Formats: sequence, C-alpha cells, structure tokens
Amino acid sequence: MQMNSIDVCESCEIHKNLIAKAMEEMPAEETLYDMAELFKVFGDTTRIRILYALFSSEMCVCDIADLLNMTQSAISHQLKVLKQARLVKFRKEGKSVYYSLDDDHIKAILYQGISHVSE
Amino acid sequence: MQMNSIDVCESCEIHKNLIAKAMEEMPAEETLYDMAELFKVFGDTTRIRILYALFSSEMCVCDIADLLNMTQSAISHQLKVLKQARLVKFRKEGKSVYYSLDDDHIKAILYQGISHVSE
DNA sequence: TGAAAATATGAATAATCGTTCATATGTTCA
DNA sequence: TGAACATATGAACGATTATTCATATTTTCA
Repeated sequence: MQMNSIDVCESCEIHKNLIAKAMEEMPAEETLYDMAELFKVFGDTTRIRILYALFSSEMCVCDIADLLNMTQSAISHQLKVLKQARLVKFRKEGKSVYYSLDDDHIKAILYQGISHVSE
Repeated sequence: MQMNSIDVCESCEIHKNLIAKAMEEMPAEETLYDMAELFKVFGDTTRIRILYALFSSEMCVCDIADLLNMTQSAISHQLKVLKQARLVKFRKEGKSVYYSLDDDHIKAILYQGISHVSE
C-alpha cells in the first residue's frame, strides 16, 4: 500500500482526538524553525569546543585558533555562526577581537547535552 | 599574513596560561562528538515536531505522519534517527508501532531551546 | 494461504554545511 | 604613509543530510 499524507490509516481514524490534542500543543512554525536553527549551531564539535573555550574567560580569535589547533579562518567563520545565533558577544580592543559567551543560558544547554550523553 | 595553526599571534603568546586553563576543562573528544551528534538530532524541524507530538502521549507512525502532514516513509526515517539517539522508545502492538519519548530529559532540552529563542 | 495494512529500508537527488584558500578590511606603530 | 598584525569574508570543494520513490518486511484476518 502506498501510504501518504492524504490517505490515513485505521489507527489514525481511531486516534483522531489524540492527534487533535497534540496539534494544539505544537509550537508555532516560526518557533520550531528558530529552535532547529539554535540546536543546529550546537550540532558541531568545532562550535561546541569554541563555546567550552569561552567557559572560563573571553578569548581573542587567535587564542581560540591556537587552542583548537585550527586555522584562523575556520574559527572566524564559526564565530560568525555563533554570533548570529546570539551565543557569543564580542568587544574590540586594538587589533584583536575578544569573544565571550552571551549568557549563562548557553552553559545550561551544554550541560543538558553532556548529562544526556554520559549515561 | 597567512595565519595558521602553527604560527601563533602575539596575543596568543600573552594568553598562553589562559589557553592552558581552557584546555584542561575541554571535554574528551568522544564526549564532544556525542554531544554534537545529540544536538544535531534536535536541529531539524521535522524531528522537533515529532518529539512535540509525543509530549502528550505515545503515537503510532501513521498518527505522526497524519499530524505532521508528511509521508509515512519520511517519518519512519526520522524515527530511526531519534531511536538511534535514544530520544524515543517504541513498543509493537499488532501491525502498529507506538513511539514515545525515552525520558523527561528530552523535554528539558527542548524547553531550554524554546526559552532561548523566545526573548 | 493470500491479500491488505503498517512500518522499515535502500538508492537517488537536491540542498545544506564546514573547511580551505585567497584576499579584503581595519588597526597599530615606526 | 607604509608595513605588519588580527580578523573577516567570498568562492569553491567535498561531505553530510532530508525527502522521495520503490520495494521489502511483518502482522492480521478473511
């Protein structure tokens, strides 16, 4: 049988009220999109490592590049992603740009992640 | 100047102790990988919607497909991803397979996400 | 047993993503 | 001003990924 989104199985007929209830609690499309975008940012080891690097203190771009043993360009690209997601903020001082975590919220999300994987 | 991971800028020389401290607190490579894999799973609207669908109660595959207005195949593929990440569990009953959230940990992670995006 | 139902899966395709390379921008200092 | 430093950025490439389509698997029931 070719199951698609128009035809509905017998179980679905039975569970229609259940589906209706779940539909009500579903967040708005925009919220879902924003959430996915946020988690996508956490879904890369380089970006997670950058965030961990900034746990203890702010760092300039080349500090991070040195710490993670990666090119300045790669780090700069990822910092842009983190900046757009409002996960890091920055201040300029002379030639350097110092990045830091935007708020403690980020730590909370990372801790949730680490506690899930370490079981 | 061509900045790479071997040459180090002057700031890095100055901040060497800072880098050393950050290096100590960096989680193990495997942990970082697992965390990225976990967040990657949350980084897709379809999967987030599936998880929300399962908030209120367990559902069979065609319930979810109907609710999200997507093909059974697409949902099945994503359920596999969620299963591998241990975010959902399932029980078989007759022809149907009922999926549910694996633990309340998942809700906590989603709530963190939703509270970050809604500011 | 055989057909229909519910789900799973493999291959293919289009889209997205992370890094690299080259280069541009902005700042300091002699 | 000009050279060196620190960072940012655009294009390109390979790798990964979500969905679709076709089909396989498993279960029920007549």
